[in-house]
Amino acid sequence: MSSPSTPPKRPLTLRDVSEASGVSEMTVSRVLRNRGDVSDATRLKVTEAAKRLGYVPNKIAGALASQRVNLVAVIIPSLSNMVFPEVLTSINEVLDETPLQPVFGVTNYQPEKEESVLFEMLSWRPSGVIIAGLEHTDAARAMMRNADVPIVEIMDLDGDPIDAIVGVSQRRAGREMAEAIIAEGYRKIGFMGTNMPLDHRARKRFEGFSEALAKAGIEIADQEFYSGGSALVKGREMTATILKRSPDLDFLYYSNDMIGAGGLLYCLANGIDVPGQVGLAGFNGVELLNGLPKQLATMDAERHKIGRAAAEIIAARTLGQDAPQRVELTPRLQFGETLKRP
Amino acid sequence: MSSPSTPPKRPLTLRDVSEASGVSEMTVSRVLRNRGDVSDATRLKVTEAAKRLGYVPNKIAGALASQRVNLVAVIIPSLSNMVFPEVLTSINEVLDETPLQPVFGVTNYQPEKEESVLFEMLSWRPSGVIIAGLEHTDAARAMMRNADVPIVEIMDLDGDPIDAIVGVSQRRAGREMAEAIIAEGYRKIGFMGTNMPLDHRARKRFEGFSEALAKAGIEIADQEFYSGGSALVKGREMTATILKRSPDLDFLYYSNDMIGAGGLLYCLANGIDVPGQVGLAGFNGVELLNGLPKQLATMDAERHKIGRAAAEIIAARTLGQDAPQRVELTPRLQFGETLKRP
DNA sequence: GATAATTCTGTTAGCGCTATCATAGGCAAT
DNA sequence: ATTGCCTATGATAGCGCTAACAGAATTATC
Repeated sequence: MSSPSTPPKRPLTLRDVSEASGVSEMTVSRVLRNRGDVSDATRLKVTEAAKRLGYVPNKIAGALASQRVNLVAVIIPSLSNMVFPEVLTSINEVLDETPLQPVFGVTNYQPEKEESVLFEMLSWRPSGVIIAGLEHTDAARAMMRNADVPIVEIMDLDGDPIDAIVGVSQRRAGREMAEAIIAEGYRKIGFMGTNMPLDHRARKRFEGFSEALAKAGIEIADQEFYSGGSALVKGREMTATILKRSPDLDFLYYSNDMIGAGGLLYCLANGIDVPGQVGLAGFNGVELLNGLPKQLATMDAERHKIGRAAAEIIAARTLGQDAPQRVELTPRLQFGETLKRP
Repeated sequence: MSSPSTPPKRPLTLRDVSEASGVSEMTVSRVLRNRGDVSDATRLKVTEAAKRLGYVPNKIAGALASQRVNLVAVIIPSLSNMVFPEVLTSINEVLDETPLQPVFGVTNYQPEKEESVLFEMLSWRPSGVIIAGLEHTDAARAMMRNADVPIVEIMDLDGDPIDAIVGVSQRRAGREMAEAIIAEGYRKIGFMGTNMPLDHRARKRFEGFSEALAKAGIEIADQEFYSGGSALVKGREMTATILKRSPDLDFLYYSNDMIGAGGLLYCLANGIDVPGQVGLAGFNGVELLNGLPKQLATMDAERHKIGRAAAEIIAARTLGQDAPQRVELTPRLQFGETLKRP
C-alpha cells in the first residue's frame, strides 16, 4: 500500500520537491503559489513532481515566513440553536470565493470561555475576527482592539462596537413586535423565553418589548422561562402552564420560534382558537415554521444576510478595500396566521 | 484609548516580554507554557509583564518550532442538517477538556470540495482528522494515508476505513426498520427521501431497507424524492402527492425525521388514521420530534456518541495511548406512536 | 570546605517556508 | 560590441518560537 514513488514517512518538504524536480526550493515555492515568473517547462516539472510525491505544503512555515494567514476566526455562542449554523453557512459561502478560511469557535454563552477561545484563535494570527454579540470581557475587548485585524461583531446592534458591526437591533425588534400586537388589539400579553441571563440578544428583545408595551400603558400580564431540553416540548409545556395560571391572556409572545411552534401545536391540539382567542408570535423566521399547520407570526432575524455581510467586510478589508463600519439590517415582521390583521 | 502601557502597533513578540521583564526569551517561553522549572519570582515578573503588555503568543512560530499543532480537522458535508452541528457539539465537548482545538470544514456533499478542504486543512499539519463518511476521492484517501496522523471516519460503517472508524451501519439501520415494519403487518410501503446521490448514508439506508423488504418478498410500492427547500414543507407535499397517487399505501418510510414530521402533520391535518390506516417512520431521532402531537417512529443515529467517540480516539492517540480502531454503535428503534406494536 | 546534586536561566541552532536581492541568460536597440 | 531591459532562477536571511544543551546559582552531602 505505497504511493507510486516511495512511501513518505518523514513529512515531505519543499526540499524534497526541489530535489525531485531539479530546481531550487524557491522556484518550487513560486510554482506552488503561482507567484512570479516561471517558465512553462519548469512549472510542469515541478507540479508533476509535487503531485507524484503527494506533497502538501506546510502553511505553518509559509505563514510564519510571509506574515500572512488566511484564516478568519468566527466565534459563536452555540451550535445547538440553528441560528448559528445558518450564520456559519453563509459566512462559509462568501469566504469560499476568497482565499480565506473560516475557523469556528464555540463559547457556550460563557464570557470566560469566549475570552479563552478568542485568545487561542488570535494566537494563530487570523486575518479577521467575526464574533457574535457586543458583550465581552474587558480582556477580550482589549485583545481585539490590539489585534490590528478587522473585527466584525454580529447579530446585535445595541451597544458600542469595537470595530465593524452587522446585525439587527434586537431592542427595536422587540419593540416593533409589541407595537404590532397592540395595534391588533391584544391587551393581556404573556411572555415566554429562555432563562439565559447571558443571552443578551434575547434579553434586549424582551426589554424592547416590555418598553413598547409600557409606552402604551400595558404591562406583561404573565411570564414563563425555561432552560434546557427540547424547545418544542418546552413550548408546549410552558404554554399549558401559563394558560392554566392566566386563562385571560389573549396573546403569547415567545422569545424564539421553536418554543413558539410548541405553543402553537399545543393550542391547536387543545382547540384554542388562534388567533381569535389567543394570538401568538415568535422570533427568528426559522424555515421549520413553513411546515406547521398554521404560519406562526415571527420576525426574520436576517441571519443569512448577517453572515454574508460580515464575511464580505472581512474579505474587503483583507484586500485593503474599504468596507462599511456598520450594517443595519431590519427584521421583517411576518404576520403569518397567528397575529390577526385589521 | 490606549492600554496602560504603550499602544502596540507592531505585534508583540517574546522579545518584548523578555525585555519588559528582564529575563531571556527562553525563560519567558517556559513561563508562558508552564514547562520546565522557573522560580516563582521570575514567573511572576514574566506573567505580569505579559499581561501588562497584552502579549498574545504566536502559535504559528511555536508550532513550527515544536512540530506540534493542537488542531483537529473536522470535515462534514453540511451545517444545514442539524445532525452535523450536533456531532460538532459533542466533538467540541470532548476536546474542550484537552489542549486540542477543532477546526471545521464543510464540503457541501461535493467530493472535490472535500478534497480541497482536506488539502487546506492538512497543510496546517493538524494532530488528527475527523471526517464524515467513507467515500472520498482517491487523492483524498492518499493524502489521509500519507498524513501520518490519526484519521477517524464517522457516521457510516459500511465500507473500508482508512484508519479508525466510528458510526452506525446505515444499511443495517434501513434493514432493521424494514423488518420492524413488516413484523407489524404493513405490506404496501412507500419511501420518501432526498434526491442526493452524494448522500451515501441515506443511500445505504435505502439499500438496506429495500433489501430487507425484498427478502420478505415485498417491493417498494411507490417513492418520492425531493431536493432543497424546507424539509418539513417537502414532507407534507410529498406525502400528499404519494398518497394521492397510491392511496392503498399502508406505510410511509421517510429518509429523515424532518420530512417524516411533515408527513405526520399532513396526515393528522387530513384525518388520516396513524398508525391504523397508514404507519410512519423516519430516521435520526431529532429532538424536535418529542414536541410533535404524536411521537414519530424513528431510529436514533447516536450522533452524540459518535462525536464523543471520535474525539476521544483522536485525544487518546495524540497522547500516544491506544484507542479502538472501530466503534460500532447500534441505533435504537423507537416505535413512537406511528408504528403500531403487536 | 570541597564535591556533587539540584535548581534555575541562558545560548545556539534550527523548524519549513517566503521576501528580497542578486545573477544568468536572452534579445532588441543603439 | 555595448548597453539596456527583460525573464527566469538561485542564494541568503530571516519570520517567532522551542529543543537541546550549556552554564550559573543554589543547595545538599560528606
